[in-house]
Amino acid sequence: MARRPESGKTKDINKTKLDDAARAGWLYYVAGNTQDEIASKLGVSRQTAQRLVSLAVSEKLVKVRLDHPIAQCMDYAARLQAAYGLDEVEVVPSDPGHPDTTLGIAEAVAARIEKILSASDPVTMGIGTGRTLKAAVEQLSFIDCPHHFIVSLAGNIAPDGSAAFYNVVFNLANKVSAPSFPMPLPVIAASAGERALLHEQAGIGRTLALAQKVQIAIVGVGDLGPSAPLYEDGFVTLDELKALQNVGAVGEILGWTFDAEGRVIEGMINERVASARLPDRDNALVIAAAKGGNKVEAIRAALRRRLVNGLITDEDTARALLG
Amino acid sequence: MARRPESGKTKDINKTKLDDAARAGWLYYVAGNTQDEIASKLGVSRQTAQRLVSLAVSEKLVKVRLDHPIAQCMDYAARLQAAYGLDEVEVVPSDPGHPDTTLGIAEAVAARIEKILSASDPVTMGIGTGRTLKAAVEQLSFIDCPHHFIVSLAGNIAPDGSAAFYNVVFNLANKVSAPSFPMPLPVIAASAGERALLHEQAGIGRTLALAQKVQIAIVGVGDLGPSAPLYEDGFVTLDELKALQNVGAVGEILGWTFDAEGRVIEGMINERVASARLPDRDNALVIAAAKGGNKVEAIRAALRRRLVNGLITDEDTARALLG
DNA sequence: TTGAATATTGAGTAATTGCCCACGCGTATA
DNA sequence: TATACGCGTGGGCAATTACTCAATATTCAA
Repeated sequence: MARRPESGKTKDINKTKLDDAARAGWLYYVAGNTQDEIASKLGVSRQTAQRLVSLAVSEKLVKVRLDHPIAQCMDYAARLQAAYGLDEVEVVPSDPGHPDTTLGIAEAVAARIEKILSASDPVTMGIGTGRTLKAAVEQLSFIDCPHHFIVSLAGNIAPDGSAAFYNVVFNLANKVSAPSFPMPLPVIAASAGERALLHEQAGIGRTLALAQKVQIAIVGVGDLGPSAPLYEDGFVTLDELKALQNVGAVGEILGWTFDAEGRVIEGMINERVASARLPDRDNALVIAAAKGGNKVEAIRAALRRRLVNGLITDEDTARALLG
Repeated sequence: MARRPESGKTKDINKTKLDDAARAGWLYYVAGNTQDEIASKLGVSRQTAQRLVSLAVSEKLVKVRLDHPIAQCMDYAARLQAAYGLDEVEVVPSDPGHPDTTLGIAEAVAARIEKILSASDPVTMGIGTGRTLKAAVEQLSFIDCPHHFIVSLAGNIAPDGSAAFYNVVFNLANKVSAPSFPMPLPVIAASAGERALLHEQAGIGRTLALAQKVQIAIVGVGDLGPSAPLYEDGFVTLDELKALQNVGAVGEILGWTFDAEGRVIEGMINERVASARLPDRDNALVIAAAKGGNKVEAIRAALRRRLVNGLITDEDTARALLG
């Protein structure tokens, strides 16, 4: 059986090259050299130096963080926290017109995760799936924290049987040396019966049990509009999506769909959602990470009913949630 | 009443400005906008946008991190360079638990030598002896550079009369087609008188004279602990080693022993060391190549007194030198 | 209110960077 | 062995960014 060739790039970047890239990136961003200076220090041409710097960026070796309380963001955060009785809110700046749906959120989530994992006392951290969290994990730096536990709260098998593209826990485990518990399940099982069967598996049971003990969880929020992630990724059919919309579902967290009041939809695909239940918000901090106009309704619903008690979003979304 | 002339500038940066700077910095570094785009988004001129970004940097609102082992090395290198006023420092990654005492260093030294020899202007390069340099030369590729001169700074005859195992210049000459000047002497002569006699030989005199003119030298550093290379290789007896230890000698370069302050020991075996003197650090670059816990004290001593003005070492050793 | 000192701004310009393209070296293939 | 292919490289140029300078705005004290 032929392995599918690595998506897209054929170039195998060997270690030496990445080393040089890191070196160039350091000289450029940390030491403030010009690319000409880097070139002479590394003994390469300026163009090559430029490529190395660029490689360091594209390989995500350089991480830029900006920790400054921007008054506007702080204001939104405080008002959101008050309005919805949240335990924790972070609002990052918006870049009007930028197409990236995770820009800023991913960095903030990464910083939050690093903060969680830097605790000296053991923590059990739950994590969902989705584009936002995947992007966040890419921003993470390597952390050694074997005393923590990381548990996936949602299945991560795509409908075609492959590990889903958004297998966040797997990517996380590559960055963080902590015991991690993936959930090798589809997000939505074929039937309620199949879900029961799957959940009885030994490995899954352990993960699910651990999922109920998480102290901090970070989850994405999916909308149920025409380009709902559940639909786009093939977890539900178009008919199922329309049916959900018809009963008033506006969003989902970990696959659990809910209406505009944040009430979890009875029956329908929720009978087949294989994910763990949302951790208890009285004992755990459940942070939703999401932004974007199409998600506003879903986020608002989740906040209203306190499906989550923490939020990381951007200015535009914050404004919409408050308006 | 004159206002105290603020050293630099009297910048009174109010909060709004820092906010804008943070926002500009965010849009620039995180969102990847150009300064033109930032200008239009923030409603200011391009120059102002540039100033805001620059302010965000100078106020350290943006924090750049590099996630790569190399980054740590670069950091150590910069700190060592500052701490000891060195002209050149390279720190290579450590491989914890690896027994090889030259791993990484040898490769780095080889690369440095190749860089020296790739210069188009003629260079006189000095070289010491020892395991580290021997391993480095083994890493060298063949180079044709007849316009350079290579001169041995230390004797390379073993106590038993054979060419010492670490006859670096000999091995170097096999790789590099440049005029080379070995020093067919023991590292330590039998007596001060014998040293004088040996140094009067025509061939030796020429090599010694050339040794004083080297522009770049690479030397090893030996410790004087129980397994001091000078003792293990039979250049000094156990009694002589103990005597050296008793007067506080902690290391040696080219056979010249020195104490923890880097002061060259008076008398004792230094009266019989047949090596060239260390090149003048005001006019030449003298790079020490060494790593390992047992050498830390020796290296630190050499750096303190500026016996060398360049260093190639590894992370662990760098950390120890800084700690 | 005025004047002086200081800060801020925009224009112009130099420096730096990003990117495209053609070349050359090495490797795989017929 | 000859040929094609791919990858990396450096040249050149356009875009972007950094800096200098003079003009303008602002602040503070008399």
